[in-house]
Amino acid sequence: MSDSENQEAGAADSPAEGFAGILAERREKLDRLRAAGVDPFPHSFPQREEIASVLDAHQGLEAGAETDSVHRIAGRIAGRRGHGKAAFIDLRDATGQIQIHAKADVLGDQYGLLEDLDLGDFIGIEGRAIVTRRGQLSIEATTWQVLTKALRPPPDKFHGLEDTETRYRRRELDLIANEDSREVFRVRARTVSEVRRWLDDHGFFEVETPVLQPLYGGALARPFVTHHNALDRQLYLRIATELYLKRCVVGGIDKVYELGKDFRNEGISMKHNPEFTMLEWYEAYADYNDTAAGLEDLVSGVAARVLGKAEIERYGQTISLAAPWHRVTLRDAILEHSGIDIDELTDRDALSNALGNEDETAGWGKLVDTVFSKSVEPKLVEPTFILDYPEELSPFAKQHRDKPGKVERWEAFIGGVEIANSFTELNDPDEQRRRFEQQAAEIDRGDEEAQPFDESFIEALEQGMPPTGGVGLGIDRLVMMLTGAASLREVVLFPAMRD
RNA sequence: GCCCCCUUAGCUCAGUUGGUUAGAGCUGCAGGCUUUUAACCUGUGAGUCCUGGGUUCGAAUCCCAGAGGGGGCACCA
Repeated sequence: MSDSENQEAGAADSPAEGFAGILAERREKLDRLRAAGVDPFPHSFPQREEIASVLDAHQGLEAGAETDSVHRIAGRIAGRRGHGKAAFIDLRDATGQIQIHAKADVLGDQYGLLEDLDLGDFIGIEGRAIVTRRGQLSIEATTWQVLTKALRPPPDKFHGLEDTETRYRRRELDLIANEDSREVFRVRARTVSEVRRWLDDHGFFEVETPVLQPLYGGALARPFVTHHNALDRQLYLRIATELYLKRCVVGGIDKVYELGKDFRNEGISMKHNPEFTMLEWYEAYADYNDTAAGLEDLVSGVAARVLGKAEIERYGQTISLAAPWHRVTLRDAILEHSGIDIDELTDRDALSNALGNEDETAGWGKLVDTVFSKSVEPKLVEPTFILDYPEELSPFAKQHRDKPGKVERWEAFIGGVEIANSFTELNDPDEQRRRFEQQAAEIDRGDEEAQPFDESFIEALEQGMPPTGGVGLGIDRLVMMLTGAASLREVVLFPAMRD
């Protein structure tokens, strides 16, 4: 990846070769601009119009039409076609792309400036809107200026940038070269914005809780560990916002949410990045039935606003996101897809035998989770809530009101991917203490993902938390669904990579 | 952590059974062209064939090891 730029002082007659030569050419043009009194990095370009608004203003004009409408626009040179004493330039800003027609007889002395421009440079231009005889809306430049000289070349103008590694490591090149990629991140931005709008419209209160935590909690995962020098103590990057948000509910913030990064020290895959964006919201006086209705409404509503319709395409099929989604209990889902009844096989060894499992350390809950992940999850393409999980996998969920050993919890799946998780929250402090003790036993048995005991959280529950429903929604995964992306890396600007 | 696949010019890609000096298009450079849009035409430059070993008279090509990337397994949201 290292392009060492070897400059030979004053060696104008022995040009550098290869990529170094390309860089040297650009620097020579930079020098020529400066020698001609041009500032290649001016401070601003005021009163410019966005290209999209120029395009909108002149839709439907006939080929050959001319207007008196003068526009001032700026952008990056995306393409260039020279014709001797005239040239066409494709200029692009964040809103769109438009053609510039530059003619020597109109620009006069300024026409020569074209010589020192390259693909990738930023320029500002002013001129009137015309339509070429091929019907292409264009700006006939009357004046222009360099706004930034690009010292490195852009990727291939036609093929774009295909190399996956470069696309992720140098996302700026991907964004320059690939419209599809730009669109993915526009959808992501709109999604986040519409999710916030939904929460705000429903009266939720946005908060920010600590990322650096003395004790991690709220999920079963391995944390990143760091150190605070002044306090000389170990801190963890949060794996969830759950426990702090519940303390907000205890404090009287009945409807609360946080949208931000969580960090989990686990493997990287098409569905996992070590840092990822999570939304958690909590609503007092609600249970997991209410939160399920909330998620259906949020996801279908956000999709309708972002995509214009509450449906997505995936695996060659159209998937409706409209409510109501399928609702199946975990037990029924596993029974249907694997023939195993977890309500019958309540003994760890019996279930292990039925599954042909060889992992001696896996407990009953773990086995249930494994068979579910393998035989059920990939089949949950249409939006589906899986309901009522075993207690041992859910240390913060309240016992089911009429199913012993189960908790009131659902996970929501779309396209075979889990996008959200929710419980009727456990608010009995003594029961919470018992669950922590259960988790402590798991830690002693060597489970690195078990939940550490959090005394201050117990104290908060002792203060009294009203009945509450809570949801965690994976924003990256939601964006995957809305964009059709096959991999999480396609919707994360700078995914985790090796050094 | 384990298994499989990939890595050739700045970009996108060819490269035959192991055979001379590794090619094309775009980009770059020089020139031509006042309505093109992957503009076109002429000329031209550009390589650590991922890295390090090995086999061979000879390696981009075969073998071994490593790196990076992709996919799968395992784990997780």
